[in-house]
Amino acid sequence: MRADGRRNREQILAAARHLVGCDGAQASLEAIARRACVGSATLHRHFPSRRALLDAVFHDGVVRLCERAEALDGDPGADLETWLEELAAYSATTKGVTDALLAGPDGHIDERDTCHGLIGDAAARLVDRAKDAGALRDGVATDDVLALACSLSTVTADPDAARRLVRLAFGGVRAPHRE
Amino acid sequence: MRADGRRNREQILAAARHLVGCDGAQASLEAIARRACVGSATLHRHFPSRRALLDAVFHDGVVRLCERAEALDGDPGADLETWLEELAAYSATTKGVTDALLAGPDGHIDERDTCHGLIGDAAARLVDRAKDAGALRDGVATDDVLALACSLSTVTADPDAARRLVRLAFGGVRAPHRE
DNA sequence: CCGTGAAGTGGGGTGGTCCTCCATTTGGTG
DNA sequence: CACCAAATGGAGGACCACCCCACTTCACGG
Repeated sequence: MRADGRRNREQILAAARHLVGCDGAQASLEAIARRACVGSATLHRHFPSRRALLDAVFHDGVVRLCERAEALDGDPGADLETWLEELAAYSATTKGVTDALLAGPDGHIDERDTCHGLIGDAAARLVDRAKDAGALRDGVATDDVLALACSLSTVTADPDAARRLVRLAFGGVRAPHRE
Repeated sequence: MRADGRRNREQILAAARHLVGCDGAQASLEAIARRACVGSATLHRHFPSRRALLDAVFHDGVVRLCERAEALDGDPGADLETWLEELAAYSATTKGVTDALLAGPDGHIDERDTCHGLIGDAAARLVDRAKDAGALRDGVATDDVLALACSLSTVTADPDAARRLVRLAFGGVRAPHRE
């Protein structure tokens, strides 16, 4: 890859980080290109779809999140809950990740390395561990807890609120039985 | 209101119902106007914002949902759960309601009569009843359960999956204690 | 040091969107 | 039937995504 190509790619990413931070996932690509001092064609060549750009923008944050998942090794149930809280909080503050996480495959990028894939792998490990420890209700799948955590963050931009809702869903809305 | 005005309004609503059903909440207003055989200005006069149009499109369905809420009078906890399931299932199938439900005030319409307001009132009654019966975990608010049910439906288009997730959140992801 | 070819570029075009103005038509009423 | 306010729709401005293609720039081999 040529030096100028790499430089432009970085400029685009920096601009995208800024504007996606302001406007969320549907920030104007044109505006991102302008801010990066780059023609719109260049943006489209580096990132053939909006999804690809979002994935690149959030890649680092997601990788960090996944590393934290791997570092956890306390009580399996609590670890899963903690991590889901973090995921939800991250999604809530970082306007736009959710779209990258929830988006289906788009043919332009390798699914293996997307935010979706990375998060899925990290979550699967925590869920398996919790399941083996008997900490999860029967029939709960990885996709279920991910769906819960991610969807909650579409509803609020406040990380604390997102954490609260995750705890709520984790413990249950219904009052504990005391028969 | 003049006869042709009312007729056009209905045509726009019919077109919107169809296209929003296909494309979700960000269906093209232009396309809706075309399908209704109406100029785009006419659409904008009848519905000054996308939000107003969505609200009108889903008004009937939401009213029906609210009537069902009022009709319930069995076990307060179960009633709430049932109704939230229905809400989630409705939101999941009817692509786009969620945006109408979650959208903030937009200044163009009276908040009292929006989908958001209607659903909020219906839910408040069920939540209060469940709370009085001690069926809810401490600190659960109406907005919490609404946020749960609505956000879940952004994550799937399958009503059964949405129902399942609501049940999951209601009962809790964590395995019941059996100490 | 420099020529060359390929990698990389960006402006401009196309077709789409939302929304507003305003000259014109149309419905209902006296 | 005449009138006027209500209602209309097309044109137009501002924006957007995406693609094409003539051009520039880099990096490497001689």
